[in-house]
This record gives sequence, structure tokens and C-alpha cells, in this order.
Amino acid sequence: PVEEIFAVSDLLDDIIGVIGNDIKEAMPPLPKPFVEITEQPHPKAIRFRYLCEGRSAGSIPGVNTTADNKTFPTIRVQGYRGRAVVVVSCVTVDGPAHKPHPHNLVGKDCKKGVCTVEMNSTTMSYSFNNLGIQCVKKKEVAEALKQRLEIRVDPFRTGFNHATEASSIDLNAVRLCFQVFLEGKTTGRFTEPLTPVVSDVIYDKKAMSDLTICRLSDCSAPVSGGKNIIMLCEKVVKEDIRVRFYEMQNNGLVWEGNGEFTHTDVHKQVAISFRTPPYRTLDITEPVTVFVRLERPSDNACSESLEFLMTPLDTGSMFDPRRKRPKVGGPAAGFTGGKLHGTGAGMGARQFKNNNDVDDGAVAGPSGMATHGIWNNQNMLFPTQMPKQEIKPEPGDSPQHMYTNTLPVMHQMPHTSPVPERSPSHLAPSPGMQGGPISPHDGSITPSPPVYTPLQAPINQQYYQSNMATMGSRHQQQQQ
Amino acid sequence: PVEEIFAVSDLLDDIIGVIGNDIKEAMPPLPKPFVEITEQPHPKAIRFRYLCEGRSAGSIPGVNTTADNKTFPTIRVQGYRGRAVVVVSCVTVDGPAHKPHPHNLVGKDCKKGVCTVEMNSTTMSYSFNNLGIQCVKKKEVAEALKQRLEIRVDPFRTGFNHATEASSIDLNAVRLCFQVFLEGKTTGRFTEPLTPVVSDVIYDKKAMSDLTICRLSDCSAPVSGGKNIIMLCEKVVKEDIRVRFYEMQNNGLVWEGNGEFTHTDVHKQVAISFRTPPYRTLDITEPVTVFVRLERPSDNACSESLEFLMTPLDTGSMFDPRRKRPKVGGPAAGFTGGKLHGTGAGMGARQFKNNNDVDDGAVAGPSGMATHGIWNNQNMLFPTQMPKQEIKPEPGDSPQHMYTNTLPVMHQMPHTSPVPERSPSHLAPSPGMQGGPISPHDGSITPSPPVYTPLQAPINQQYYQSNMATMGSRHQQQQQ
DNA sequence: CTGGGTTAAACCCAG
DNA sequence: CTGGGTTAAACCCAG
Repeated sequence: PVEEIFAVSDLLDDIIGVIGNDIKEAMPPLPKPFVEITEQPHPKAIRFRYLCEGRSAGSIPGVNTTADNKTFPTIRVQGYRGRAVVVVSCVTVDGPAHKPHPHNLVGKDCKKGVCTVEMNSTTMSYSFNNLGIQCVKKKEVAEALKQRLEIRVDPFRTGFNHATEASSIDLNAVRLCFQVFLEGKTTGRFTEPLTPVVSDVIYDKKAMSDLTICRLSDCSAPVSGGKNIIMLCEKVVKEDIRVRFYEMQNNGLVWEGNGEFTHTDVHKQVAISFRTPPYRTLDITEPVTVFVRLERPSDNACSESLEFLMTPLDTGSMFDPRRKRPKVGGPAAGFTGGKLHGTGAGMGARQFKNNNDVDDGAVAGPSGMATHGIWNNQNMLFPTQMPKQEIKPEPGDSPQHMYTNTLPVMHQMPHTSPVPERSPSHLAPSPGMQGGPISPHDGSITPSPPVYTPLQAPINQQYYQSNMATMGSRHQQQQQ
Repeated sequence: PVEEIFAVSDLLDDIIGVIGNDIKEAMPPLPKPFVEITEQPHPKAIRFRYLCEGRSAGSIPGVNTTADNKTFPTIRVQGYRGRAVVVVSCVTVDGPAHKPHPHNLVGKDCKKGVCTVEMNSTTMSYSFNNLGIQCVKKKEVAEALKQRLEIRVDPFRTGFNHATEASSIDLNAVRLCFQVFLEGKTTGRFTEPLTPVVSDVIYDKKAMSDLTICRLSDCSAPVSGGKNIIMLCEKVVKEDIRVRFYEMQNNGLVWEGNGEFTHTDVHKQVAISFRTPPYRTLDITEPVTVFVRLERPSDNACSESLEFLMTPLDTGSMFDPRRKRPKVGGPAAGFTGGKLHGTGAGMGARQFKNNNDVDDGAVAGPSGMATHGIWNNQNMLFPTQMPKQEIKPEPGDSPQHMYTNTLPVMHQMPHTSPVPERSPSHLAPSPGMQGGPISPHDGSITPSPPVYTPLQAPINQQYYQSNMATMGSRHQQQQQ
């Protein structure tokens, strides 16, 4: 059949390279060129900007960016050296057939919402240092997709039927899709498409609010429970939020309880007024350190944990709730605030800001200490690692498309980008699926996301232990 | 000269009535007809609705509306009996030359943003029971005003130059302008305009947020000050808000102090984390009841006041801040919560919700009581009186236009409303200006707003006393 | 200019 | 349908 195709002659000039590859490949098992993402985009570093905001939309940094080492989304072509062009566009989060996403890429090399650059033909790598996301409003989704259709950027050939149902498209998250086209036989014509690859999800920073405790009116309460506390937090959904107290011993959960409140106790989505749960026993003589955190039942997301002191009752107080306990001494006497509940090295340890000096003046609160609020400086919490840990992997993340060439398509440099040669057949993403001659990702250095098990709400000691074994130092991190 | 005008014949048919009035008036000093507002619109009962919200915009109630006696904005014509037509439109707040306001009136008898009805010709009164305000967005201000121009509704003949500077128009507040046209010589032609009158200001309920304390994490603190408290409140501006504590004795201010916080302690505009001020003396043996309220320095607005307990230190605590005071007894022992600081009859007294039963369990807070938060049910606070008390009168409120007829203008029933016969000469609104033959409001029953002196931040005892004498029971109410 | 808080405009849920 | 909370879209301030 190859001979037959060759016989068709001129009409297929542009695709002969592709066919040629097929032939070569049939002979010796040479690796086929493929695209890999060597630096993922940061999942929630930038805000999507509307056109009407009339300003640069910023640049998506790389996931490993730091203050003194800025990185950017980067791709590399493996198994090929020579001229190549990359077309980057936004696609929807859900795969494997990611649809064109109406949001536009804007920046240096962007036109009509897509970015087109020629790669460095020796390093075969490209770092996108000026890629911003300009969001379109719901009413303009159709229009935006129409333009994408016109420039024929539809990496997975899904078509544009979704243009008519704007509400079905998540406008707060996109993936970048990288389509690489290699130079074919004709100089300056980039006729050989590689299988498109998509990045991890990029969320609109504005829309993605983490579960974050900003401040507590008090960080101690008597073991009897029922103490009223106000927590200031980032935006939460009043029907889907929990204030969980828990106690760990030797990495095992030994007690848990929920702050008591109803959805009417959630103030404007950013504050919760709740009562402390009773501790597992009233019979303590020294304060016990437990933890508090916010939890979102729907997806088991949680905030970081803050230390919280359960303080003992004295005998008298059992009979007279108003009687004051004597001064709390012992190990807690030097306590100046909660700290981050985390055992992992490299975690930004969170200390309560010590503003104890003035607080309560000469009359301490019930616990005798640390009854003041504490601001949360989120930047200090997740120095560099946060983003990766916050993103829950999904089936469909970074699908590893097969490099198969069956339907050649012509491509030219300008902003008319061909669709891939056929609807790619996707491998079901499986962590175990590595090696074998058909996978282009053998030996790839693409930092694929670790396979996180989202942290479930702790239920019992076993759970916690095994979970901690899996999650290591991240068990208290938010799962997105 | 009158004869000359008559000689002009047909062209002036429509205005002969007007001229005729002038003649009659020159002989016996008969009262001239005028319009009065017998029920003002409620200043902040409804939300302005956008066209895109695709729904009724509701009906503006009257200021005296209650659950079982609904009222509506009502006008009456004095000094005339017969057919008359009223055109109601929105005008800007600032007078005396109120400009056409781009917002539209919508409802039963509304077309093109204005309401036109014929009055009851025997009661000479009309109650507007279906008047909603449909707001236009900033971008459509010009368009909306163009339409108003087309239907020639410009009660004070200000013209429409403001249409080009949308930002100069306050879109969160309007006044209703009532233009009455009496039937002239020709049946069914309403050719005789009366001087237009404007209502009090109507604010968009959405935009108008009162200073309101929703909850306190604690409503007591030691006299030494410095106790950290979180207050949940309605939206505030972080640079323009104060948490003021003060103490009254015999209607005199004997102490005041501010909660200590910076603008970074204001959380998302709806919560304030502050430290209590030190009381005027540490030398007390029983808790002292003081008040807390929110204050807005820019306009001296304030929330209602909540009771707050300053609790004594015991001697020991002077030397050891952690030492616990003994149980607080005496008069405060039965205290279950703050209550509204108000002496006025008819004020909804505000009691703290008593959720003391569980709070703090066996270990009470420093005050030994009432350390829990309290929700504010605003509806209970101002049963019926709120609105009037909250609106600060402005020069230009309900201007009393002279009824002078010099330049007759033709008017016909349809939605083409003539401008008044000339730019009305306004009396400087002066409370003392009553009586005398030129004021149409002699003996008027129009409930004009009381002349409030906005409450200044209390500064000394004298101020407070004199102020309270003036303000009566309203001294703790918010001034808008 | 940027990051990011706030207002204005839409949308939409619960009674 | 309504009242009114919430999201999406604009706007704009401070560093």
C-alpha cells in the first residue's frame, strides 16, 4: 500500500515525510519524535484577565518557579532535531478529547488567542515566558470559539459543538495544548504534526480559593467544649465546610470532633462562628495540644492545621461553670501560640504570631495564654511547593498520546494550524504503563504529577497512619 | 398685555387657562394649586434591578409602610379639583436643579422609564403602588438619557449634558419627580403644569449597607484593655471605620476609647479583629457596662450600640497577667448579654441572644459571662422607624418651588411631558420659612423630614448632652 | 505597569 | 414570582 500512496505523487508531496517515517519505523524500531512538557505551568499563579481590563494578562510561571529562579512552561521535542513550530492554545480540562477552550492566550507571540513560535532547532526546547490567559465572558464564548474555528486550532478534532452551550464550559480552568509541527521536505513548511500534549490544569487564581484559616478569636478552649470562637477564613461555601478538631499521637489519630455551627453561623462566606467540641475526656490536668483545620466534605479538601489547646477544668468548675481555674502552669506555660501541624521536612512551619504581650492585659483568658487571633500569611505557608501539592490529579492529566501517523495533514507556518492526523487514540493513563516500544514517554523526564491519594477526612487511627505513610509530609496539605 | 396675548388667538389656545389663572390671581389672593407628597417613598426598601435581571423590579413602598399596613408613595394636589395627569420620573439627588436620572421607572403605568397616570379627580390624590426602579448600567447611561430626551421629560429643564459623563451620576440613588398637569380649557388636554416636586432620596438597597454589628466573639473585657476580639459586621470600608467604646452616665459621656486595629485587621470588609481599649480606671470592683458601636468617621454614621462589660482586675493580676480573677459576682452575675443602648420609646430594644447555657462550658471567660458571639437580626432592630431616621436631610430635599406662571407651555396626555413653564426659582430650604402668601406649603401635611443634626462622634459630656436633647431617642441611630 | 481588592452587573437559589 | 446571596465582569488602588 505504501507504493500506491507514493504513486499518487504530487498531491501528497507535503506528507511524504510522514509516510517516510512510517516506513522507516517499520524497519528498525527507531524512537519516534514526541513532545514532552519539561516544566508544567503553575496551576494557580495568575488571574485570568478580561479583555476589558485592558492590560497585560501577566505570564504564566512554571510550577517550579521561585523568587530567584523564575521558570516558565517549557516543552521539548524528543527524537528529532531540526526546525519545528509550536502552536499553543487553551483546551478544556476534561480529556482525553480536550476541546478548544474559548479563553485566549495573549502575549508576545500570540495572535488570535493562540501562541505560535519556532523552537530552537538545536536544543529542541522552548520556554514560554510570556503567555497570559485572557478570559472571555460567558456571552462571548461562542464568538471566541468561532475565531478558533477560523484559524483551525482544534488539537483533538473535537469540533466546536460546545460553542453553543457556554455554560458547559468551565471558564475558571484551562489546560495548555502544545502542538508541534516539524519541518517537512520543503524548507519553511512545517508539515509534520506531532501528537499534541496538554499541560496540567491551570486555574484562575481569582476563582480558586484555598481553604485557609486567617485568624481565630481564640486558640484554646476548655475540654468541656461549647466555647464560642470566631474564625476568619478565605471564602468558603457555608453548606460545605467543617471545622475539624483532632489529636494525633505517634502519627495516629486519637481523637476528633467538629466545631458546632450551622450555615447561618457562616458570615458572608469568610467567617465562621462555632462552638468547640468537647474533648474526649474531661480528665486532664495539663493542657493538651490538638489541631484545628477547615475541611470541605465535598472533595475532602482541607486547610493546613493549627495548634489548639484543650485546657483542663478544675474540680470546682465542674460544679460552678463560672469559677475560674487557677493559673495554668507546666509545659504549656511557655506556650506562645499554635504552630503548623506538619512533620515533613521542607514544609514552611507555621508559628502563631506572638502578640501575647498585650493580649488580655493582666487578665488572661481561660487557657491562660494565646487567646488572641492570629493572621495567616499564606505566602509563608507554601514557600515553593504548594502548587503541585494542591492539584489533584485527574484521569486525563497529561495523556500520553500514541504517535501514530495515518492521515497526513498539511501544515504551514502561519496561524493556520492543522489538526492532528487523526483523532488520537489515548492510552488509559496508568502509572504502571511505562516501557514497551509503543510509548513515546519511555525514559521521559517529564515531571508527571505524583499519584496523590486525596486525603480523606480522618476517620480512625489506621486511616491516618496509612495515609500519612503514603502522603508523607503532605498529609496536612490541601487537596484540590 | 393680556389683551395682546389673547389676540394671538388659536396658537395659544392651550395656554389660556394658565393666563386666565394669572388674571384671576391678580384680583383675589386665591391659593394656587400645588403638589404635595403625602407619603414619601421608602429610602432603602428595594433593590434597583437591572434590565438583564429580567424580572419585576418590585414596588417602592411608602416610608411609613408596615407589615399590616402597606403604604406607597403618594401625592396630592392642593387648591384644585378636576382632571389631572401625573408624570413620574427619576431625577438626580442633587438639587435644586435635579437632572433627569438615567434609571427607569418600571411597573404598571410605566413606559419608556416614566410613569404616567391620571389622578382621581375628586380626591386629587394618587398612590403609586407599582413603581419599580430599573437601573441602567454605566455603559448605558447615555442611551437611557437619550430616550428621556426623546420623550421630553426634563422636569427642571437642566438639559442632558450630563449624559456624556456617566461617572458623574450617582447610580445608587435617585429621587422621584412628580410633574402634575391639570386639564386646561380643552377636555382631555392637560396643558397646565404645576411646579414639579421631588421626593426624598431613594437609595439602592443593595448599595446602601448600614453600619451593623452582627456578632462579637466576646462582649466583655478586662479594664486593662488589650483583649483581642473579633467583630463580624456588614460591609465596612477598612480605612473609614472605627470601633468605639463609650460609657454614659445620666445621659452624659463619661468615657470613650477606640478598639485598636489597623486596616489589615479588617477581614474582607466584613470582620474586624481589634483589641479593647483600656478603661478610664483600673480601679473598679464590679463590672461596668459600657457600649460599643461602629462609627464611620467620614460621615459620622454609626451602628446601634451594644452593651459591653468592662471587668475588674483583681489585685493579684496586677502582678501576674496570667493569674485568674475570682468569679465575678454581684450585679453582673445575672447578666446574659448586652442590650441596645437606646432610651427612645418605640425603639426595638436589642437583647443579646442568650446562648450562655453552653458557652465556655465549665470555664467561663474572663468576665465570667456572655463571652459568646451574638447575631444581629437587623429586622428586629428597626421595626418601622428605621428609614426616616437613617436618612440625613440635604439642602434641596423636597424643595418648595414657587408656583409662578409666566411662560405657558402646551401639554398633551401622551408620554411627551412638557417642561415646567420656566426654570423654577427655588426657595432656599429653611425650616423657619413657613407662612406668607408665597409658600404653597402653608399648612401642608407633607411629612417633611425632621431637621436632624448629624450625630458627631461624642467628644465630651456637653456635646453628648446637648446632642441628646436635640436628637431625642435617636442619638444612637445611624446617620446616613 | 502589576497584584489583587472592590464595585457593578448578572445570575440564581430558597421560600 | 420575590428577596437577597453569590458569581462573573469591570474597575481601580497601592506598591
